[in-house]
Amino acid sequence: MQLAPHDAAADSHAPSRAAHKIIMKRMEREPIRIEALKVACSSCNLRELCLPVGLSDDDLDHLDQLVGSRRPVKRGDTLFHAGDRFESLYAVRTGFFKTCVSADDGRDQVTGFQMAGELLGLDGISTDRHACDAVALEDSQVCQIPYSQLEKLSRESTPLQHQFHKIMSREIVRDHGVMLLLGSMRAEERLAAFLLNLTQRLQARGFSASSLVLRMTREEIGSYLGLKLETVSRTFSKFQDEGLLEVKQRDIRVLDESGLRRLVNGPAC
Amino acid sequence: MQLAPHDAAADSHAPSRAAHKIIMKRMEREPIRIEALKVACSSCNLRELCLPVGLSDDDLDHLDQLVGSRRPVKRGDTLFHAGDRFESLYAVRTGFFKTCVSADDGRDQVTGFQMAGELLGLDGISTDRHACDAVALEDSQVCQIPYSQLEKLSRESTPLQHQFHKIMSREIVRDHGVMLLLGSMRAEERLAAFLLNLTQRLQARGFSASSLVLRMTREEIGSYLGLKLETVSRTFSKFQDEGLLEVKQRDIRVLDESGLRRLVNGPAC
DNA sequence: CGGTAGGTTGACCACGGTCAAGTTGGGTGG
DNA sequence: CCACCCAACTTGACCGTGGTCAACCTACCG
Repeated sequence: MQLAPHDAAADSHAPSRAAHKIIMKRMEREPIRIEALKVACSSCNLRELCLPVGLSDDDLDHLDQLVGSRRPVKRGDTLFHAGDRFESLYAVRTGFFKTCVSADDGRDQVTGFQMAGELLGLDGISTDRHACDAVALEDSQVCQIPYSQLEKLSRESTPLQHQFHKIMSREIVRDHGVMLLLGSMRAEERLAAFLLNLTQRLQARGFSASSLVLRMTREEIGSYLGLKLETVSRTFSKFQDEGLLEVKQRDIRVLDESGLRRLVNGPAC
Repeated sequence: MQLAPHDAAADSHAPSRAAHKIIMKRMEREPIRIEALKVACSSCNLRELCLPVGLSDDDLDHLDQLVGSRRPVKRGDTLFHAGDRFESLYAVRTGFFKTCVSADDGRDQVTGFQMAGELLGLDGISTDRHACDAVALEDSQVCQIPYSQLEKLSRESTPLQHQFHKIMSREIVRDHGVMLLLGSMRAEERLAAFLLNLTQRLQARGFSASSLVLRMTREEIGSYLGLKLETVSRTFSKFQDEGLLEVKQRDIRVLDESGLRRLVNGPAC
């Protein structure tokens, strides 16, 4: 199932930064009452990507009742910090996040980038404390899902339980894919795999498969991919020289998707 | 909580390879009827590490009913392959496993090593197919847990549901730690972190914190750590030269644990 | 219009990969 | 029981990818 390409709520990737800024300015001028931000899961355009997948109308109503109001998170703001008490999961409604863990000595590692319909906070369940930071990379909105209530509801709704388990399992599978990337791919393959993953996810949300705006810095990409920012930058330039991409700072146009794909699936062939 | 150090069932790490062989020979001479292999969760020495954590006696009985008999898996045998239909989770009862994912071009990556009390197969939930191979690194036994029944029971038992979610979440947190390792640590730090993690887990199972037998090859360690086997071997030798370890093939004795710890938490200090 | 964060590019170098030769030790068959 | 075999491991020499350091550029913001 694919979402309508120009749904307003999920459109945050499409407009230029300038347009985006205008929208945000408008929101500041005309503050909306929190209650107005509440959008029912049942009418959410992300319901086919998010927690509600497979739920009956009845269950959906129950889910609606426990999902709190949409909460805005400004670009650069932290949704939760490592060590914070874990109480809720968050579904990204609009915008873009990164999660990162840090070692004792300060080094840190971006563990993922989350876009609309993806869940944040699953790491907190294990110890009742969040194990990573979640930071908004653009002005965003999240739906807060109190965890204890989700557990309760998923005892009553088999499809919800099942979907929730699937989402956790999918995160595990994704992580294993990242390990494969970090453990055995070279710089070019990593960046190609990263771009293909991003475009594929954007496409699933109704956006173009060939043009995207990176919401993260070269350093954040590098951290995620286990590379230094200079290497990321150089590799972008290389891809551009080879005609695979057009790179203008954070605006990327994919010119040769199959070329990227060839890079990932064995540079020997 | 710590398990008794010399419980027979969990003792597979302690005996030398020779002793282990003798035990295995004996098992072959005197085959035990499958039914006899069934060990109730309620009387399992791993119940404080495994799925039963926090369960009431009543819930434990229910869990006992759904957990199938112990199933032996020979060293080198595969418990499940990537692509196999997912039906059950498996709890390692004795022995040692690795899980690995493989890319289209054949490269593969060890994503984890599992010992007694740890769960295998969580990756299968997301797509109803296993996403990795699970291979026994020594003669092992697993408890088979039919997933649909586990879901059912965890709708009826809040503590079971909670514990199951914690286990999945813990796997996610672990994976993020591995990403940190793969993304930002150098060879020595990786190996030191790996050894500390192993000894810590063995210790939680009642074994010595300072001497261990590696059940995996240098190549498997390398795959897990994103290094080549030669680098693993060289780094072991280096640690030995520096007096951190005593290395005799797969027998490792940790001589300076805090030295290892210092390596991991910032080599600068 | 200047300041600053983010991005690009170059020169150099080191960590770890590659290739190759040699060693060790457990398992097998005569 | 010993000899042989092979997989696993070790070590050395060399090399390449990507890290480091530094200078410079670009876009955005106050």
